[in-house]
Amino acid sequence: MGRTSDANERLMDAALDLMWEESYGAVSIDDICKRAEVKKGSFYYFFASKAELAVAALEKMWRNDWKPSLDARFSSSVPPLERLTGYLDGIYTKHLENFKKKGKVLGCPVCSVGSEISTQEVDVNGKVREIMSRKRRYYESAIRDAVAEGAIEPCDPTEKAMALLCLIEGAISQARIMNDPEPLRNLGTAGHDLLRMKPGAAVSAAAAH
Amino acid sequence: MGRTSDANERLMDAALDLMWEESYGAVSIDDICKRAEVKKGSFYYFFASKAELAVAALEKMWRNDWKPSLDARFSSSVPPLERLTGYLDGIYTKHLENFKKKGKVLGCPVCSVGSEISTQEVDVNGKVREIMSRKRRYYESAIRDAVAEGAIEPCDPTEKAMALLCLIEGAISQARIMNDPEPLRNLGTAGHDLLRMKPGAAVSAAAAH
DNA sequence: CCTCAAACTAGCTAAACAGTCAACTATCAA
DNA sequence: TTGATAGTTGACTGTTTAGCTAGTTTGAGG
Repeated sequence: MGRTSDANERLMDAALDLMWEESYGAVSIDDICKRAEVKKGSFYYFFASKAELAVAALEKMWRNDWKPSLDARFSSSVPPLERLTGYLDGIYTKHLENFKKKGKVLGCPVCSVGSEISTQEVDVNGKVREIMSRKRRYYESAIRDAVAEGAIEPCDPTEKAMALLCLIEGAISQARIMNDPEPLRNLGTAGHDLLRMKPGAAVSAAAAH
Repeated sequence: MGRTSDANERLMDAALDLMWEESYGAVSIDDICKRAEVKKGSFYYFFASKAELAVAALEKMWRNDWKPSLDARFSSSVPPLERLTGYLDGIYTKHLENFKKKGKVLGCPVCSVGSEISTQEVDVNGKVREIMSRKRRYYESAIRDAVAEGAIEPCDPTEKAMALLCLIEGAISQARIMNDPEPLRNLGTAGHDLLRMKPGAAVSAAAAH
């Protein structure tokens, strides 16, 4: 009953795009409405605030983009080390493509926004933490499996996954700051070292120039 | 001749503090003026814009805080590996102290602001890149010395320094997002792995619980 | 103890901004 | 067909913001 609409979807997409291209604080509700071709009255019909929209937009991105992609990359049918190296190389190629296409490295919207608003927007921060820890769990289980297989030196998978997350997000952040995918090129080898892969273990494609 | 003033210094300090506690975008010129106890007219007497103030504030921080601290930590009188492990452990203890004192992990103002404004404020971005690359050069020369000494496996010091920077800044960023110094606790061991220190090489203090 | 340039101030403007609302409209389901 | 309902709209409020300026105060150097 009543009329239907995808204005809320358009608002989430517009918000995510703008916050990614610029930043959370630099984007006004008016900007988002203009991009989504939605009047401000309608915005407030669907969302109570920019923060609430941001939370919804991040969750939508996780559900529609990140989760499917991670499920594929970290499928248990793939050997654990290949999951990790393939993922690391994928980060570089993805950002390199986007850079060639748009001339810009935009980094990771979750981390950029997360770092920006961490002391201010409690709800957005909560969603950011949630997404980061979901992502970390993929790394963790791959590391656990790799240790069990004896492909990498024994370690605490939780701690290793945290360290790997830091390395990855740090590299993506530097790539954004420098507007250059270069810091991502050697993520494969850096991950190799960090994880203490055993000699003879899979080496990432990007590492071989 | 004419009267003297430290209002510009107060403005730089206030701007850096506020941008660190909150973010670049969340802080208005009025906020900065209030904190610095300076009227807005005076602000525009010294600076043309918030961006110009931010550039000056970042450079001041480098000159007064970071450079002296890095010069001490990375003094050539200290063995190269100790420079690095001491530095990594120092990051954790510093943030842990601040956390106990203020209840907050604020991360690295240069990176947070840098990631936030990278696509918008060209001049601020330039200063951020400059400071990051100065910092990286300290890592690089320590790594180069360590390789020369045979304390770590041979590598390209430039690339390694970049990877180390990514790991460090990534960990600091995660600590800010989580408001928890935990991701920094194992920076020592993670750095150890990343740098492929040779067996028997100095192990950081924090790594030993 | 002047002088004058550096530093400061109050108060203004115009734009951008978040947030509200009553009236309107399309659509579904009965 | 129609009534209930979900969605839309533009016009409005008050606030915050950046940026400016004309005039005032201060203090170092002569």
